[in-house]
Amino acid sequence: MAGTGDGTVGKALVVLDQVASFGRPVRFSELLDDSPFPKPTLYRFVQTLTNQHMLSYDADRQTYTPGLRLVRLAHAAWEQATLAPMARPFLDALSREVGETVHLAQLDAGQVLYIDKRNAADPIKMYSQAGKVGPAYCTGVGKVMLAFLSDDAADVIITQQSFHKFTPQTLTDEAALRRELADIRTNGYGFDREEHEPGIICVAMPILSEAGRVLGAISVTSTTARTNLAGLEQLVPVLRPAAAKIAQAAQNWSFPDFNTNEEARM
Amino acid sequence: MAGTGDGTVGKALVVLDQVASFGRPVRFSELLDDSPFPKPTLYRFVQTLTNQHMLSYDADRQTYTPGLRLVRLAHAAWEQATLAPMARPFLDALSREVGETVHLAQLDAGQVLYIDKRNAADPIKMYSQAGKVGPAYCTGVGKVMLAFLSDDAADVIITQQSFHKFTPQTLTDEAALRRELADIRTNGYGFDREEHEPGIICVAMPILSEAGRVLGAISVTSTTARTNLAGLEQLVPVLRPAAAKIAQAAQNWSFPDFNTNEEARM
DNA sequence: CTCAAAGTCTCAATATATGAAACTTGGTTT
DNA sequence: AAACCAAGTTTCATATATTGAGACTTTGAG
Repeated sequence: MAGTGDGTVGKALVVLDQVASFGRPVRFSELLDDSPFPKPTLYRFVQTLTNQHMLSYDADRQTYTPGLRLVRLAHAAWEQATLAPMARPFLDALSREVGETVHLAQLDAGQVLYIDKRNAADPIKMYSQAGKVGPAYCTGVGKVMLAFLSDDAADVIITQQSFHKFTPQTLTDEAALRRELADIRTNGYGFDREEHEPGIICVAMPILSEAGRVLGAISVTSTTARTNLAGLEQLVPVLRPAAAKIAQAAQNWSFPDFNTNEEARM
Repeated sequence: MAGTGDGTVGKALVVLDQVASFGRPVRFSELLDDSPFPKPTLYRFVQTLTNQHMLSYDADRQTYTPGLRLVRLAHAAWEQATLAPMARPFLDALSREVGETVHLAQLDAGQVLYIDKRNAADPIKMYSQAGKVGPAYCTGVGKVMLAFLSDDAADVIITQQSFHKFTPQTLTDEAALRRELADIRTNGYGFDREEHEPGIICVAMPILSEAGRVLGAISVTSTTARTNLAGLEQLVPVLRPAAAKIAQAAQNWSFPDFNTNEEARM
């Protein structure tokens, strides 16, 4: 329950999230229909956020979208609080070497947050970009990060998962996921076996600090038309040192040790 | 003005901006030294923002950076509230055709906000450059957008400019800028004559709606080592239709489906 | 023209934010 | 070790901003 409970600011951010989650310009009344706040309260929040450029308002259509100030702020976040700046040269090299789509991801609030990406020369028709979020339980990078978290940190996140069945291969219960995570811990890497999108497979490698803490993950993605799991597994000797180098770069830059802390405070 | 005055939410956002502006992990006391807020107030803001993942806190170093939630939210903003999604194919084509660095920018709060970019070498790099802000009075895209704003909108922004002299060519007073803007209005496009960075020149074209409203701008950037202003001017016949097509795509972005009741379908 | 829906404003009650001061913690000096 | 200092954290009475029922205004449909 990260949303409410943090006073006025927390409530305003609930509204921001709500607008962002629509994925399209949204009217005031649409927000109101599904808002925990009464009309005038929601109205003032939306006004304040618009004043502050956290939302932008299209007067012609009377619709709201997330605002440009977020793009400005996110640039700072991306450069200061993610692995992207230090991972960049290694992602470039990895992309060149394997010639497939490469992802860099981190965990945020129990979800996979894609931080950076390199497209294959022949790009897969697949929707992912920096800033995009995905489920942790059915993506390669997600499972690999979960597998190497501390037990209690993993527990918190696992219970948050929806276990929605995206494809016939999606793991749809906690027990199956935990078995998979144990396998990943044994191997040191993991796969996405068309669990999120049909025809899309990947091999993923965690980025671990010296102390063994999960910093993020990288993955190489392809299609069943182009290769198979065995083919991807052959890339492990390329992925492993790339992940190690990113971890080392993070260490040298004194990357903040990630607080996958106990959100279950109060 | 825009900062404070919007209640608790506005004040919290001042703190967020402050952290982002540091450009590096920052300690509580550093924030306090330059904060309008007394210690406990600032402390609570920082706590709240951290709870909300708008800031992230490194417990070891006791430092704050902008949080990952911003990256998530900015993705939504980038896709819904900027020209980037509809400009993408045209930027790709432009980049291929001219073989130089291409920028897409919009105005935000009197500043140039870079929305997307194409390098000659590797294509899509999301927030590496997107999200960066620049001055309006001494960049090609900035001047071109100012030139086609309504008089009073331009006035507001012009008075906000710092007129800092980045290079010997920088326009350092309002009168010189206004003369330049008049020229740009006449020509329909503008240049950056090493006004922001020595050796860097560009040609920029506004993206105007049918009604003549400024939506954004595109530019092609190069160096004095590689070409000159006359060389860049030859690209105008390529830039103009690109800007026009982006404007048209933006126009078509109207969702004609929304106003009709969806209940009627079921 | 009439009516309903959407959007905006008002104001007293109330919850919330505020910040001076006191306290705790961690590290440095004597 | 003890004393000191700076950074960070907590408390609590007070002031202030938030809240939301309701009323008002605008918009657009029929």
